[in-house]
Amino acid sequence: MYEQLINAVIPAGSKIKPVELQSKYGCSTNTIRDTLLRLSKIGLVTFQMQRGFRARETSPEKRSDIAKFRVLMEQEGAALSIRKAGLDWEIRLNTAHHKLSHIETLMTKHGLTDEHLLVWSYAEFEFHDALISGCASDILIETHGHIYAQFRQQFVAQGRDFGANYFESIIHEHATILQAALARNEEACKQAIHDHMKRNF
Amino acid sequence: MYEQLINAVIPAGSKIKPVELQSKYGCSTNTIRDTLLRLSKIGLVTFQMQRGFRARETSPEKRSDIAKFRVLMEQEGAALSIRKAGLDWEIRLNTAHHKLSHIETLMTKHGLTDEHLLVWSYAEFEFHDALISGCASDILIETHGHIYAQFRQQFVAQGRDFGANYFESIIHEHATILQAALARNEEACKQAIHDHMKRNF
DNA sequence: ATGAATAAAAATATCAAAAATTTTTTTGGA
DNA sequence: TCCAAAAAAATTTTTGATATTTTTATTCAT
Repeated sequence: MYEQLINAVIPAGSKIKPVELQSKYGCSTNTIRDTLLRLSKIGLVTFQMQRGFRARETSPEKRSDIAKFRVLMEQEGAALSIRKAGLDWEIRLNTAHHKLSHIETLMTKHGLTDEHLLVWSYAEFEFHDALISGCASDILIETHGHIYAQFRQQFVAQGRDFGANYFESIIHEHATILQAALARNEEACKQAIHDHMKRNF
Repeated sequence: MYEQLINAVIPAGSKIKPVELQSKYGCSTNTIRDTLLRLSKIGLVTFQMQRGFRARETSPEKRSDIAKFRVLMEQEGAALSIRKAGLDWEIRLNTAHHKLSHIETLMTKHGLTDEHLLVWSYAEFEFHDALISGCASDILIETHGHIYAQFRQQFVAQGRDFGANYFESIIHEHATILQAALARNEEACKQAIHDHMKRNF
């Protein structure tokens, strides 16, 4: 149920009525409610006492807000990792980047299917997650996870069209972040993170 | 129900079994579950699929983590407010501080009852919330709210004893933050926030 | 004794329906 | 026509029961 709903596409800002989803997912309204409450933790849906759930609204401002907050999280997480983390972190980061890089290369060669996009999305999260994984702050990592999910949500809600050279740029940006991180260059890494996200401001 | 449970004191790290709370609060297990799911959004309880709820653990590391994250949120929020916010913000901040200040003065004169402490806690939140309220980032404000709640939780779980001069220091620190904020001095304000929290690192 | 396999107990998740609340529609008077 | 009160409809919350899963306890062979 959770897995089904977390990938469900629901018009931004619209009301989510458990009764309507009941038939679609073949379960009771209560189970829907339960699941929606859990999704509200991540911030994918909003919840108000006595007046149910809504899909998060989207707007240029919201997207900008989320993007900036992501930068804040990742800059701090990366900086802390660069300062504190050891070899394990480097290995994990490298691995994640390698995986991501591979998928991105595939995507530029072949077309962009929805399935590819989903796989890429996971890989991209793993990379950014790895980047901050050495920060030794559970809360920072958890919060980043939430904001990343919201970012993705806004992203797909926008129905954004990925230009031909979109992934070309992304690939380069990820590489820049990786290099700065492994070089333990805090400022360069922060800058790279900022540049990576600035198109969403 | 929500109001009851959010102020409930539960041993840190211990399992929370809906069946046991049922008799205590006089409602069904499902209502307890529902409420706990909502509390897990704030981060006051943790939830794992198929294995229920737990009160957040406490440890010096956890406390330190939370305190540092709070600093990150408040420094960023205050800095943005100083840069962007207008007169409304100044008024709100001033009002909140006045209120807080009044309560703090009372508390140093008279003893520290539990009731006073609760009132103070609300007022302190309002002040810190006002401080960042001009940042124009809903997510930052929301996240700060969560982390503040967790901070309080760790605080009471610790059963901390407030030394005689504890509030004396706090009063001064709040005043310093207020001054720097109103003077639109970003660096001084960040420093003051750091100093205010550093005893919890 | 040890440890895997099984059985019993406990806890969690789901369900369908009742109760409470909010929202929408209808009605009647200015 | 407009507004407020009342009624109806729809939605959310709670409940008690049932099904599923996890945890604990017991058995049995090594």
